[in-house]
Amino acid sequence: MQAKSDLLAAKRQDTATKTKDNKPRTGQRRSTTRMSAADRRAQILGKAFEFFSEYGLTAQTRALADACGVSQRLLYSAFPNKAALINAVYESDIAGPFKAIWFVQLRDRSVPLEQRLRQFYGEYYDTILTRGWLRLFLYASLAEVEMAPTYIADIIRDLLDIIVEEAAFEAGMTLPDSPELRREMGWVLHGNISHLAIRRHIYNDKTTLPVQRVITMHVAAFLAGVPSMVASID
Amino acid sequence: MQAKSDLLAAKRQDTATKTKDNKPRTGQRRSTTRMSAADRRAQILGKAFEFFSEYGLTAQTRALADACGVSQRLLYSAFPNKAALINAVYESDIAGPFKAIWFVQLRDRSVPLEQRLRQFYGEYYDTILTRGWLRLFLYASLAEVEMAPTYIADIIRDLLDIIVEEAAFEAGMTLPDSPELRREMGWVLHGNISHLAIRRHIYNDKTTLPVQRVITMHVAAFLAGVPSMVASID
DNA sequence: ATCATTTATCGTCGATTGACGATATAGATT
DNA sequence: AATCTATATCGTCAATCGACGATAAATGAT
Repeated sequence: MQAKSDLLAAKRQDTATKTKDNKPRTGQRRSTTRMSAADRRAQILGKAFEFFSEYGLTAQTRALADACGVSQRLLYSAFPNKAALINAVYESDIAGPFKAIWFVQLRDRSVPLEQRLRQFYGEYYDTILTRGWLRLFLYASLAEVEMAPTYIADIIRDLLDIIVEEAAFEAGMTLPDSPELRREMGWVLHGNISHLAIRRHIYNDKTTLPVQRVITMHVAAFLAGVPSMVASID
Repeated sequence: MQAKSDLLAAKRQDTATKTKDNKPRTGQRRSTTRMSAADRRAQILGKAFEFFSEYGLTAQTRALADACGVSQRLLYSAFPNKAALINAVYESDIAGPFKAIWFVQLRDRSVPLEQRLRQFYGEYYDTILTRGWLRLFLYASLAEVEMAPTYIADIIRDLLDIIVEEAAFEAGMTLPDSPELRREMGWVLHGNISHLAIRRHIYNDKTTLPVQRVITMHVAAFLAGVPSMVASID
């Protein structure tokens, strides 16, 4: 029951800004590659995602700068402040990677639904529900940075609606009128896959079962459960 | 996409340790109630749970001391350091509240399984999966304080085994030999209830559906899905 | 080559951090 | 009421924080 280094961290490794006898040295500068403003911004953004997802949104800008191999001051040439940097990370790395084509594929009734769902969640798990994505998402949610409500409202809402509609069609069932209730049914599958990812990546579950096999089981359980769900509602 | 105050926080409200002209005042002490060492320790422990679950494990000891109404120095009379305090919180507030009687009730075959599961998860959701519990659990997991693996290995493991065994008995099915596979089946229900709590408490989902109703749906879906899960495994 | 412009670092500021030595005082015991 | 001791607070330290003004140097245009 102890953190790996201290308690969280992301402390600097004390790079050579000081000499051995701990006196600041004068005049001597680190040699650096010069990049265009846009390139540097992109590089920092990429590192920032890895960095904040690993150490949390409270991690220090100095340590991020070290990870980028640039001075801390330079971060403030690319972004006005720390909060703006974090917002940029959300846009590009949280909401960004979701593929619109998934919506189309999920609705393609020429393919059996079970296969569509297995395919989708296999890709979703590998592409979106990565360790880094989840960590950043959770750090932000805990900090009450409104990442999760936005993501859910913008993207997951539509996803749930599609899944439930397809499942009801396949089962030949009539869905409840309430959109909330319908989406809650969709969460039976989506929530389980999400929680699987949380277990593996965040809780550090050591289960060796291949993910695709587990996903297959979840999809089967969901599809078999749809009629009972509808019945349990009344 | 912005935190409520700053980025996380738990900053001090600047209590009156300094006079208006910002000079430290001398000789004057805050009036306090004196408590026995054990009582004070217990009081700090209680506040520390609320406090760290709200602001994270990186929140400051000064702010915690303010919340307790004592000086920051006093925390270090009750606990040797911050990490020891956090460990004490885990023991008393994360692992502590799980009730051993739940295991007994879950195995009571004189009650229909569906009812046992609804009953158990209703109580589990209200007692364990609270906002505070979840927040602390997640903060700790993200900080790689080994809270989740310990909790899962010590408690949830047994819970999953019981649930799956009871479900298989009710369905008259033979379970797979692999313990990992059996537990993964149990996660289909347990993970969904856990994720429901994460959605409501952490992601701040505004769905108004009563929790007990949703739990009922999850239990129904799980029980209906058991045969398909077993079938999907081969 | 000279110079202008952009890209970079240095060095520092004021506010916080966890930790703890020095010291005051409430409350029990006598 | 004098004394003692456990229970408090004060005040400070060294290390970090986010932020930014001052300044150096790499690059491209002429």
